[in-house]
Amino acid sequence: MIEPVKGNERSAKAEEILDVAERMARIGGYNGFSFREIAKEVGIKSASVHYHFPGKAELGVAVARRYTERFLNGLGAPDAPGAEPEALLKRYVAAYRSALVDDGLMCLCGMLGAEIAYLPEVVAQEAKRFFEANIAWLTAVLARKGGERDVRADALRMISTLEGALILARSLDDISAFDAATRGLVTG
Amino acid sequence: MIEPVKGNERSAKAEEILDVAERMARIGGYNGFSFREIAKEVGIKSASVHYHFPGKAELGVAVARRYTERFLNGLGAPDAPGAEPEALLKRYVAAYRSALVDDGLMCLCGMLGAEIAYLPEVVAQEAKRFFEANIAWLTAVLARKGGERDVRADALRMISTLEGALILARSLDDISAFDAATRGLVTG
DNA sequence: CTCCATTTATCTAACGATAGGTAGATAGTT
DNA sequence: AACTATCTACCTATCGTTAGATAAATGGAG
Repeated sequence: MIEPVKGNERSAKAEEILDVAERMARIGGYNGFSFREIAKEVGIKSASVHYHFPGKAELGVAVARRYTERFLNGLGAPDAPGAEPEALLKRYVAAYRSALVDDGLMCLCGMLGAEIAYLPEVVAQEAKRFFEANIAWLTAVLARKGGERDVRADALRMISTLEGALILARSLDDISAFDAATRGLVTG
Repeated sequence: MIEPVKGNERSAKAEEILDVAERMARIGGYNGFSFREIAKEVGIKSASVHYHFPGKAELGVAVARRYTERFLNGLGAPDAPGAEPEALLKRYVAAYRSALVDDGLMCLCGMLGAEIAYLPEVVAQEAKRFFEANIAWLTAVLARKGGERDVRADALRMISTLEGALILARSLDDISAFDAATRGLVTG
């Protein structure tokens, strides 16, 4: 095979599995994906999915970790010298909007967060880590803006509003509800 | 039997079933409750649950409808003459906080809203109706406050922030995160 | 008031489908 | 020879759902 060797990478098939599992989880939550359905979609048998990810909890953890990593990478460093704090915050809001408009899906960790009390602990921890990383990124950006605001409270409010706006807009089947709910989040 | 005749009421057993189903759904979503688990908890067999609610979708609809009705009743009329708009808004925030602190549970329709694309259509419609009713109530209250604000946008922002704050606080296992995220929602 | 039909609420028992998971065989690659 | 990635074939558990029996309560008719 012509597999370019690159450190501790995952195989192409494993990434495919994560792709499918992520999409299913962002529609139906932790019970919304199954080994059999994933297997059918990637063209292997369910037993072979267990080869790549031994159990459902491990698969859930892998999906959440990759999601968080990708999300943070998309944001960039909160103290990037070239980027204005306000531009970074706008990018943050746009990331959520992209989940809704481009993907047509919930935020994975918003979904997992809703059913947090139902999840295997290792998976719940990953959802928690997503939010903690988001808080850290936002507080770093907000701190650069200065002022005497409570940056942690502002960060929590932003995340809450964005996650809730995804739920609301999808429930109402109205993208403009997301925009209305999040209007003024950055500049206000 | 000494059943007090009272119009189109549900039987005590049916209410018990709804109680259990609601709690389970507020933990694990639509897949978080099953006829067998409900039956076990109320002390009957799963086939008997089907006597009260023919199918899972109908049970889901009944749970959501009762939840919405109870929620709105707890708020009172948005144009109640004795109640100040700001007091009503504070009551609205307190209703969400009570779900978190008193019940230790998600908002049922926030949960269903997250997995809206996964639900039977009749159930999805009930989740949508919950949010529409919330928007109507909030816009009515906000309109009384006057000013030249976009009351619908304000209503959407409030609901989004509250639903998201539930998810966030539960994920972080930190009630104070709810308070921080929702601080200034009313007076701000 | 008694008899009988109906309704109410439950049960047992099963159906087919799907869930997560495992053991062991099989090729192909290294 | 060992490793990688897949397979077949199966396990137990649970899912929503249904058929049909049962017992108790209810409500008119004679």
